[in-house]
Amino acid sequence: MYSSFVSQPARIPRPTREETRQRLLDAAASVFIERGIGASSVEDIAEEAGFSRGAFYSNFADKDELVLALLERMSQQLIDEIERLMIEHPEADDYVRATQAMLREPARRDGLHHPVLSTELVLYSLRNPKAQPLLKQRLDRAQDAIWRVVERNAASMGLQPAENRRAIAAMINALDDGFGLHAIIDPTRDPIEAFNTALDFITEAGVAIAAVEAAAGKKRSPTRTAAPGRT
Amino acid sequence: MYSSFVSQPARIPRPTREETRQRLLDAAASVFIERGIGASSVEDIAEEAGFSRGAFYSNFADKDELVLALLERMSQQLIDEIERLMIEHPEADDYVRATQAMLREPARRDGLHHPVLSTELVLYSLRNPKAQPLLKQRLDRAQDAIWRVVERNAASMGLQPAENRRAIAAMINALDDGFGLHAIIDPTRDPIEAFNTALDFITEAGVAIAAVEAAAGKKRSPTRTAAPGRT
DNA sequence: TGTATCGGAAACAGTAGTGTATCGAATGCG
DNA sequence: CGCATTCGATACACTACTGTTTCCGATACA
Repeated sequence: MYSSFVSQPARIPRPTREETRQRLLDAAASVFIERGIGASSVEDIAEEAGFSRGAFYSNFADKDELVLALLERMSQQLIDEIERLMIEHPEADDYVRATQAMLREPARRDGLHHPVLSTELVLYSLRNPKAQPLLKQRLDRAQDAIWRVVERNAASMGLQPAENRRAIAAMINALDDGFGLHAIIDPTRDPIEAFNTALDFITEAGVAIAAVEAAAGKKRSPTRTAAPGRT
Repeated sequence: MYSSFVSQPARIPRPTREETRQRLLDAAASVFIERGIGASSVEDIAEEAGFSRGAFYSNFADKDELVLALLERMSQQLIDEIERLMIEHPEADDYVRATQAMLREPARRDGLHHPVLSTELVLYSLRNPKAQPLLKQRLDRAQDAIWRVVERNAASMGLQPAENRRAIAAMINALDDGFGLHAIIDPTRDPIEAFNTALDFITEAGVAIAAVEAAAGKKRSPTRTAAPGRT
C-alpha cells in the first residue's frame, strides 16, 4: 500500500490541465468563428467547452491571453504541417506536389487556416500589439513555404530573376487570402477553385514568359516582371 | 408678414439633420477603424462626432442601422467613382488608364476603400444578414469595373477566352484585397507596390501567352487557363 | 485511511453600455 | 409675434460581462 505502483512515472504534473486548455482553445476557435472575437464572452467560450468560467480563469489570465495562446497554437500547427511535408517528401518533385496539395487543399477549412478565424485575428492583432509579431511571423512563414515551392518549380518554369519569384510567392499568398475573404462575403464563391485557376494561370504564364524570352534570344532580355515605368 | 418671403422654397424640411447623420457616419468610420465595430460603443461614436448619445438615437435606431447606412454610403461612393471615371474618360485607352490609375491609386486609403474598415465590415456582415447583400453587391461591382478594364485591354493583350478574363478580373480583385490584408498584418509591407507588381506580371503574362499561342499556330490550342486535371 | 493539494464550479461585486423617456432650445409656420 | 414641431442633451433603469473570491470534490501520497 505504500507505493501501490510506480508504473505511471509520476512525472506527469497535470494530465488534465493541458487537456482542459486545449478544449478551451478549441471551443474559443469555434465560438470566435461564430460570433467574432470581440463579441464572444468568456462565459460563451467556457460553456462551449463544457466548463464553467472558473475553469477558464484558472487556465488563462483573461481573454487576451487565450487569444494569444490560440494564435500561437495555430502558428505552430501551420509550421508543423509544413515541416511534416518537407520531411515526408524530401524529393523535389514530391515535395512540390505535396506542398501544392496542401496549398490547394481544403483541409485548412478546419482549424488550421479558417478564413474567418484568420481575419478575426488580423483585426484583433491590430489593436493588441502582442499579437502582431505572432501573426506577422505566421504570414512570413506561409509565404516562405510558398516561395520554396516556387523556387523548386522555377527551373522547369524558366522563371529567371530571384526577386520575381519572391513577388510571385507574395502574389500567391495574397490570392489565397483574397479569395478567402471574398468567399466570406459571398458564400456561393468557391475560393479553392478560384485559387487553383489562378495558380494554373501563373504556371502557364511562367512557361510562356520563359518561352518568349528564349525565342527572343537569351542574351539581352532580363525578364522585366517588375514595373516597367509606372507612376 | 403673412409669408415673409417665399424665396427659400421651404421644401427643405431638415437642413441640419442630414448634416448630423453624415457627421455621425464619418465619426463611426473613424472609430470603427480605430477600435473595431464590435468594440465601439454608441457613446464613442457620438462623442467623436461631437454629439451626445441622444443625438445618435434620434438619427439611428441602433448601431446596426448605422453600420448599414455606412455600408450603403461606401457602396454608393464607390459606384459614383467608377461612373465618374467612365464618363470623364469615354475613350477606351483613356478610360483604361484612368481606371487603372484608380485601381492602383491610394486614394482609397481614405474612406472609400480603407482595408481595415472593409475587413471589419466583412466580418460584421457575416453575423448581420442584412449587410450581406450590400457587401456582396459592392464586391461584384468592384470586380465588374476591373473586368471592364481587362476586357478593353484584352485586344492588345491577346487574351482569348472570355471566361479567362472573368477569372483574371477575380484574380486582380483578390490580389487587391489580399495585399491589403497583408499590409494590415505587417505595416511595413506596401500593398500598392505589391499590387502594381502583380498587375505588371499579369499584363506581361497575357502578352507572353498570346505570343506563344500565335507561334504554335492558332488552330488548336484553346488557352487552357483552367485547371488541367487537378484533384 | 487520513490529509494535503489542486482543479473546477458557483456566487458576488463592480463596471460599462444600451435604449428610453423627459427636458430645453431652436427653427418653421400661421 | 406666438405656437408648434423637431432635434439634441441629460438622466435613468436595465442588462450583460468581467474578474475575484470562496467553496467543494478529486486525486495523490503517506
